[in-house]
Amino acid sequence: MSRWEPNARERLVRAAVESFLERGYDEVTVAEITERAGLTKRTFFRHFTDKREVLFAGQDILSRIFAEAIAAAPTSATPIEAISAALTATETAFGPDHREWARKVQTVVAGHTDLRERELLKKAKLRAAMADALRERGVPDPAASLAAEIGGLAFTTGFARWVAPANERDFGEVAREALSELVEATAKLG
Amino acid sequence: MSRWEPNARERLVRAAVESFLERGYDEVTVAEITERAGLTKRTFFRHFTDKREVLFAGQDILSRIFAEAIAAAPTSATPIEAISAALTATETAFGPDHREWARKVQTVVAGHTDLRERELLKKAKLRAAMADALRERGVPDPAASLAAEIGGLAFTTGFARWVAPANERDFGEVAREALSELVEATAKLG
DNA sequence: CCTGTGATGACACTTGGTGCCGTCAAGCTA
DNA sequence: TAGCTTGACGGCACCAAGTGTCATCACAGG
Repeated sequence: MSRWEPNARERLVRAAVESFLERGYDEVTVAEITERAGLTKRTFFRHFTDKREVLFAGQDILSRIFAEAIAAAPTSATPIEAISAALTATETAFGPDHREWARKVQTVVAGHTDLRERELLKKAKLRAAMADALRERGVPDPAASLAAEIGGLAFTTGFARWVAPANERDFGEVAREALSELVEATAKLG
Repeated sequence: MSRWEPNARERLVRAAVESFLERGYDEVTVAEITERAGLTKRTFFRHFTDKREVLFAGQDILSRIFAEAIAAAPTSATPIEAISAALTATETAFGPDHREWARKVQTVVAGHTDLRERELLKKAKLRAAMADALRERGVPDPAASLAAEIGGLAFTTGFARWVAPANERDFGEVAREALSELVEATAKLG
């Protein structure tokens, strides 16, 4: 038998989100989270650099998925088509079974400026990864940055629709929908 | 004669930036900043909610300038034209005499993730203000969000060029230049 | 059986940030 | 002149985030 219960990281995440939902983000101390998870404060900060970071665990792999999907798109694909393919590729991370959990996390994040700030950092990394991947395909600036910005907006909009209370549609579907709406809107700007 | 030296807030900002440049952001404590400014820690947190916030003092009025300039644009102006006018309107806040100071601040901010995170929050507020002002003009979503996103990118690019070491051109000029480059790039995305 | 390794506990410590109260110049009013 | 209020700051105690450091002990490999 193991000296400690397994899945310490996952236990911390669950304990944190449940505590945050019950009593609010800044009413919960790290010590209380770790107590709930049967661990200590020091262990929490071995798994997460921050108190906030516990709510964004695994978010970093999204950048990798996006970058790989953009790189894997056919050479003939336009920047927008490459981004559309990348949005499709993230369906693995946004399966229907994850939606309820995503709603919980989103509820906590939406309620606190500190957390929305961290969310912005994650999205900025996502956009940077997309822009890098596009430049790797030979898309010049500022087109690469612009496409990444539009992709980020499509991602954000799609995610919002995906976690919306009544929604049952897949993430890829609503995200691609948001993307094509944005592409159409580019005609009405000038 | 006054009981205390005037301009406490400004003294704090100057003391902070100079200290950060000399020894790095996280090697400097708030107590050291306030000591340098001849004040106390408590007073620092009366003027700034955060240690980071001291580097972004006055940034919030930018949102107001943008919103007012967009609202003041002629009814016939397209979203992009309204944003171009807003970029021009910020020249007051980005005069040539502020450039050297902006370079110092930018040097500090660029070197620390915590500070770039706060910068992202400020830019997000800017984009939100722009999108709101555009919607107020009757621009529907997602065109308003998209235009705000492009405006934010133009602002960021323009600012980067404005503070670039060799640059001597005005902020409005380089920002409008960045904006028109982005508008041209929209044609190459589809 | 021995030894290294990796994950955790335990504890002290620094620092950001807040609550609360005291102090005193300036300004207003009578 | 006297009295009162207001605003800005000092001082102090306190909490919680985050870090450095060492000890502990199951487990894997030889």
